[in-house]
Amino acid sequence: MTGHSVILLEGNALPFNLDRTLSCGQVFRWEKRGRWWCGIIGRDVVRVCQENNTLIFSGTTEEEISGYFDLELDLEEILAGFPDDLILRTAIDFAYGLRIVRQPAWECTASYIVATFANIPGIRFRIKLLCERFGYEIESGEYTFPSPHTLAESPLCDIRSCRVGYRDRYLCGTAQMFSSDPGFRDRVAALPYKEARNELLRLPGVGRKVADCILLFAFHHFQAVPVDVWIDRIMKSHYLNEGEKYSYDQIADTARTIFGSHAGYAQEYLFAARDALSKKK
DNA sequence: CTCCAGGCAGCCA
DNA sequence: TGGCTGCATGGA
Repeated sequence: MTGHSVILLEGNALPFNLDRTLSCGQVFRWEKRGRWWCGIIGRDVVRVCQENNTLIFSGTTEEEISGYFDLELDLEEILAGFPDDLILRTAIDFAYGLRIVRQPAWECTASYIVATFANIPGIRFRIKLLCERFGYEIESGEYTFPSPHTLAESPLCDIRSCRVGYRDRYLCGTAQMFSSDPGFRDRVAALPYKEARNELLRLPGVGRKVADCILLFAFHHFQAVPVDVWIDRIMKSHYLNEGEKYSYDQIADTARTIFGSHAGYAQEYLFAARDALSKKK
């Protein structure tokens, strides 16, 4: 065993809650084994655990941990800047310290293409199969996320063998876009929200919701508000007229109007607390 | 067995 | 632009 390193959480790194951050459904590959979270950042097999205001980790550098979990971000200021409404306050209390991690753009894009029209356990299952089938085995049982090139060159039937169903051609098509245009990621990263969104919408399998997930989780455009069935339900029942019809943009715009320029962060807290907030029967 | 899920593309008006 | 529909699949 190589040694472990320690990060003392202080200043902007507070608040931080590792459990809430990794279990809220924004990432699909992390696994909790005992008190350790095990995951892969790039080509590093990383293990992390939190003891109060101490983060203990192995397999990578403090810089990578800090960057991945966005520990420089002044989260306290963002949370304090939200309006004082009961619903959002309930969600923040529930998931206090949840941070939106900096996902690699390609992994995030491919993951959320797989995530459409599926539930989280099913998404994790399929992504695991994809990594085992197309990733590179760094250690025993630990695989990298498949490269765009690998998926772009793979027959659809091989991709489908990972149980992704009709999404096979979306995965392959978007992989071809990333693979054939290495500058795509950096160009999108340099664009403002609307323009970046329009670029992402050109990718097969990427619609409004998936684009907003990529913009929020990979590019940290905090005005992006992904509206899935849960957010749709929560916004209608608590902030709009339940039973009425609203478009995707109406829901997202309502969230931006109420929660402000960091509405995407508010969205993620509402999503994390969806069980308590969505009164489904 | 039935219903549901971090939606999308393709179609039609 | 907006509304409708089919869709692969595993989980609950």
